[in-house]
Amino acid sequence: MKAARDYSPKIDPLRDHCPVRAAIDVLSGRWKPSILWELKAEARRYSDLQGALPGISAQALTLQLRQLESDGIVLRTVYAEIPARVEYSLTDHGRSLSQVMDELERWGARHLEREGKQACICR
Amino acid sequence: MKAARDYSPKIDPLRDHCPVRAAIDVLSGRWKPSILWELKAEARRYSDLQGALPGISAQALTLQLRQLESDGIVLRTVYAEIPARVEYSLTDHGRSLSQVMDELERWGARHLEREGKQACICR
DNA sequence: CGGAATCCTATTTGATACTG
DNA sequence: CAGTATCAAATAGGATTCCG
Repeated sequence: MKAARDYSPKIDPLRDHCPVRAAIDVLSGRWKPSILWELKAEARRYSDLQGALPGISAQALTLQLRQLESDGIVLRTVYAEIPARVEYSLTDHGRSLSQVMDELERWGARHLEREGKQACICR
Repeated sequence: MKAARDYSPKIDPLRDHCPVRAAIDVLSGRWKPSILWELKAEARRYSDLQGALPGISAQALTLQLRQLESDGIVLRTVYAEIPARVEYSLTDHGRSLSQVMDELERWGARHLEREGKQACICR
């Protein structure tokens, strides 16, 4: 596995000081809200996540998980079994995102409604 | 000026139904949080914004404003004067973002702190 | 003043195939 | 099972120049 810093965001002076952008950057990613949703209740295995996210490729899933890991949001636990088992769970820091996610969901639902689109739960 | 739909996000079935992603997509953009910050208190002219956002190019500013406009967040008002004057302000929908921004700012500040980075107000 | 047009680069995302 | 490697495509963002 590559080093965690290989998945850190690139340098950007604005992001390094703006809390709002810092938060958005953590959540920005094709599958990140869905992954966080899946991990909200309990730890999940790699293959669980792949099954729960129709259309995601192995590479995409790995990348998003590594980025979330590098941001301290998810914890990767490898069990020394054969075949290997790897579980992903939320860290305390990751769980602290739930309020933010709730606000985003509320506002986003209103936004979709304005556009005449049907809002449903992230899956 | 081009049509508003030219600045709409591309098709993505997941975004079209996930409120969280919808909200994030509206706020995702190199300068959007800063622009919203600038417009929070009062309407600003194009050149005001350019001056308030060091490093932004004319094209980038135009693009971000058009996207925010197409999302119903900002209102563009052209005054028939010579030379032309254009003001940008928040719509009601845009003002309704403030709670979300506050949550993002709170969480983002904690996140930056964890990383040993100094948080400051978006500018 | 407030942009638009063009060109270019960087980053993100996806598809496919392969492996300890 | 849980990835990695490689390639290709799409998207975002910036630089420069020009215009009504």
